[in-house]
This record gives sequence, structure tokens and C-alpha cells, in this order.
Amino acid sequence: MADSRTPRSADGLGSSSPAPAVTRAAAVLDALAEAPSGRLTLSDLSRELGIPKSSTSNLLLALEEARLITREGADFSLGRKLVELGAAYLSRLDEVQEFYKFCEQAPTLSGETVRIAMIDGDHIIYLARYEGHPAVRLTSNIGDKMPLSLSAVGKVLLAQLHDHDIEEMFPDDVELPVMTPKSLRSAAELKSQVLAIRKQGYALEDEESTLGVVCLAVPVPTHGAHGPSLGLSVTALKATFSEEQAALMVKELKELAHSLGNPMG
Amino acid sequence: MADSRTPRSADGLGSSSPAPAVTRAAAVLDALAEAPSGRLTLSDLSRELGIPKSSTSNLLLALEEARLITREGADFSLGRKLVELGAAYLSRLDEVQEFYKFCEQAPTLSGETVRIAMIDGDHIIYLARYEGHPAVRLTSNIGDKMPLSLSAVGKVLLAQLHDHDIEEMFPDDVELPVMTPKSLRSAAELKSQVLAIRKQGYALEDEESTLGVVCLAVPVPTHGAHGPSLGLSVTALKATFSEEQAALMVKELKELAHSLGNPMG
DNA sequence: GGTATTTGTTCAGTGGATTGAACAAGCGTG
DNA sequence: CACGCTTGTTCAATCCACTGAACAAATACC
Repeated sequence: MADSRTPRSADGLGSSSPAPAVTRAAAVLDALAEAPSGRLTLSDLSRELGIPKSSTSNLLLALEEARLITREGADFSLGRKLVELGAAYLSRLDEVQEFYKFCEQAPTLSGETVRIAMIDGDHIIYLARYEGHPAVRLTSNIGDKMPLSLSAVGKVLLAQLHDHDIEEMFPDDVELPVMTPKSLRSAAELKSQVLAIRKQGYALEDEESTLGVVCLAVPVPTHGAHGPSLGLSVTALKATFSEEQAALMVKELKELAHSLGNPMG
Repeated sequence: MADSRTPRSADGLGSSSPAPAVTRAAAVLDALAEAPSGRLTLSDLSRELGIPKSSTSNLLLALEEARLITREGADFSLGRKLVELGAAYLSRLDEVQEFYKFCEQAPTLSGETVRIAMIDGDHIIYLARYEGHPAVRLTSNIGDKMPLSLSAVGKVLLAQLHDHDIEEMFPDDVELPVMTPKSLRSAAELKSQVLAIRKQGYALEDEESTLGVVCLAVPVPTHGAHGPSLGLSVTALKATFSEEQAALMVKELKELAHSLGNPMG
């Protein structure tokens, strides 16, 4: 995806880490996750990360022993243990369990495609998905990432941040990722939407990531010191999307958000 | 879960690793994943893993910087990046995509709860789940682990291993995990089932992990050097379970297994 | 409140992980 | 086939990450 000639800054000289081997190991995992084919050789990794071959070899051996990666001939790829660990993370989120229960019972939402997502750096990451309507199946999966500016959940979570954080992430001259002709182009446009979202209490994505598809999202109020903020979204086909339906969905989404934000809802 | 007084063998003196810091970091992740609450302090980890506090501190700093863990006050827990990495692993498995498609169209399976799993050390790990029948919702999730002897998929995948591997994993005096009165108790019992499974081509789990629930499983033939073997299973309520239905489900499971084993099915 | 315990951070010395060069083995090319 | 090129492993010297003890700060206990 990125220019494979450019060595990463993950390591090398730049940042000094209290445990360099760990930082480099994490960089290896990242590189494998981002590699289009998912497989890289020792030399690939050594070159791309700027780590000497002999060191890379040691890292890979240790990672393999921990089953965080797998070797297949000369190729390395991510290991199954990562699925375990990711699942362990998700299993601790009570919100996910309640999310499913609520969706099943909600009059309108129960027939729609609903997702719960979390902010993660400059992206959002989908944590769970409820599919009431098998007619519209999303291609995105649990764990997938999405730029903030391209999704309703991203925008609604962005709107919850402080202004100076937003300014830092999206300076006026930043170039936003574009996926459709309707994707937001400028930081100014994004920021004006943020203001509107704060007033409305929900965000709308109108074919900005996929043509023909619209999305509504609301934030989950963070109750106390309980980690990063969550967001909820409904996805629908633009063709079958009406104002009244939207109002109903937003109403139910807000109910769900409220019950997630206040335990024992 | 385990005796928290017992320090782990993950590190300490035993095995020398080519990159100890990485091995220890992996041990930290494991410890966090297995901790009942999912949160541990620096001292907890230092004590449990037998790593000096100062070293543990460095490890945690590096892990946090890589977002593999999160700090919340004095408590550390798994980080969101692990969900990303786990998802990246799953997204590379074409089998999962095809699994969903097939289940939707299969006459019998489309109404059942079907799962695809993979062998992972001495456990199986669930990779994906199709739920045609919201009536019976499983509590287990993607990424969850299960002992081999307690699940139909586990037994069917075990049956695919060589005899000496089985003997190594289950010596005659081994104590099997028990979850219900019907769980297998002895290695001998397990091995005799393995022989039967090899003849039949499928495995049955009869309330061995959950009372009232039965499970059927078939192996996915491994096509070439493509990693570890997969297995498929259907879960049903014992109350509504008939011989004819079982025959149909095994038939469709085998079709699915065949199409997963032979690309372009 | 005073004591005792535990928790997390700081820091200089040292032992072992890291490294680069040299090696052998594989791969494509002319 | 001989040649260059790349790949992954080996190994001794060096440097730096790890350590343990000593510190400060918070918590538990009586």
C-alpha cells in the first residue's frame, strides 16, 4: 500500500524506547498486519523496518515462540494468538453483550445493520456488528479500521474531543482521505460539521465512504474513567432511506447509547 | 483462575530466548488475557511472571507506547491494537468469507448455529460464527478457546493428527478437563472416540461441554501447505435433535468442508 | 497518628542482547 | 555453467538494556 522503498520511522534512530526489542516486535506485527499479502520474509522486514537482519531474525524467533507470528517456509505472518488476545479484549467489554441484546429487541433497529465502534488514534475501530437485515451485508468486519472523517461514527466521536485536540489532528492544510466524490475534502468542512453534530447530538454520513449507503451515528456518554469513548451507528441504503425512519433510528440509537452509558439500564 | 501464588514458567531462568524482552512482553499479554478481571498492576505482573519490577516497568512502557496494552491509573489491560491485529489475521482467511456465504444458502444449515474453528496448541479457537437461528444464542464468541476433548470440533481435529502426537498430548494418565457429568474422563475414552471419528468422518459431542446441547463436527481437508487444519461444527438443542436432521447437517457440513478445502468450490 | 507494608520510580554498574561482517545456500540471468 | 545478487544463519566484540538496591509515595493496619 505505502511506498515499500521508504523505511519506517518505527525504530532506527528516532525514538528511544525503554525496551527497544518490544517496540521493534510491535513494529513487526504492524508491518505484517499492513502488508497486502499478509506475508513478509525476514529480509522484507529487516529492510522495511531498518533493523539489522541478525536482530530481525532473533525477534522473529521470539515472536514465533510466543505464537504471535507463524512461519511458513520463508514467509512470516500473523499468528492465531492475536485472535485470542483480541477476543480477550472484547470479552471484557460489557457494552458489547448489552449491545446485542438491545438491538434484538428494538422495534426499528432490530431490522437494521447496527455497529458499535471505538476511537483508536486517528481512526475508528469496529467492535461489534448486529445484522438484522441480511439484505444489506456490510463488507467491513469486527476489528476493521476507518478514518475519522469518512464515517458517521468517526465524526461523532471526533465531535466529543476538545477543540485543540481536533485542531491538532486536523490542521487546516491537512489532506483528508477520499473514498467517494462525496467524501469531505477540507478540514474546515469537517470542523463545521463537528459543530453541527454537537448541536444535533448525532452525525450523518451521506455516501461519503460508499456510494448508495448512508449512516447515522450517536456517541455513547462515557461514564467516568472508563476508557475511550464509544459510538453507535446504523447503516442503510440511501434508496430506502426516509426522514421518518431516520428519526426513529436516531431515537433508538440514543436509547441504546444511554443504557450503555449508564450500567444497569 | 490458576493459583495466583505460583509464578509462571514463562520466564525466569528456564528457557533462554533470543530476545528475552519480547518473550516476556508476550507473557505479559498472556497474563492480562487470563486475568479474570483483565486488569493487573505493575506489581501483580512482576510477581506473577517473576520479572523484576524495574524491568516490568520498562516492558509496560514499551507495550503501552505500541498500544498493545492500556494503562488506566495503576491498572494495565489489553489494548485495542490487539483487536486490529486479530482482525488482520482473520481477514486473510478466505475460508471465513466463503463460510458465511455457504451457510446462508444451505437448506438445513442456514437455520442453525454453525461455527468454524482451528486447532491452536492443545485447544481449539473459534474463528467465525454463523447464527441462522436466533433462538439458540451461544455464549461463546469469536476468538474463544476450548479444550480439545470437550468439543466436537476439538475431537474431529484431534482425529486428524498422527497417533504419536495424540499420545504425546494425552498420555494415559492425563487428567481431562470436566465441564459436565457427560464430559470424557479418560484418555482411553478419548482415543477410542478418535478411532470411531476417523471411520465415520465426523464427531459428535453429546452434552459434554453444556447440558442440553449437542454438537456435530467435520474436518476441513487441508489443501497443501496452508497452515493448520480447520473444522466446522453445528450446534443444536438436544431436545430438538433428530437422527434425520443430524444426517442432513453432516451432509451439508461435509459439502461446505469440501468447498473450503478445494478453492473455487 | 504512627508504624509497617506495598507500590512505582530512579540510577549506576554489569552481563547479555545486539550487531555487523563474514559465511553458505538459494535464485535468477546472461 | 559461471556469475552476480539476495537470502538467512553464525559468531565474537561491544554497547546498552537489564538489574537490584535504595528511594519516595501511597496505602493498610492497629
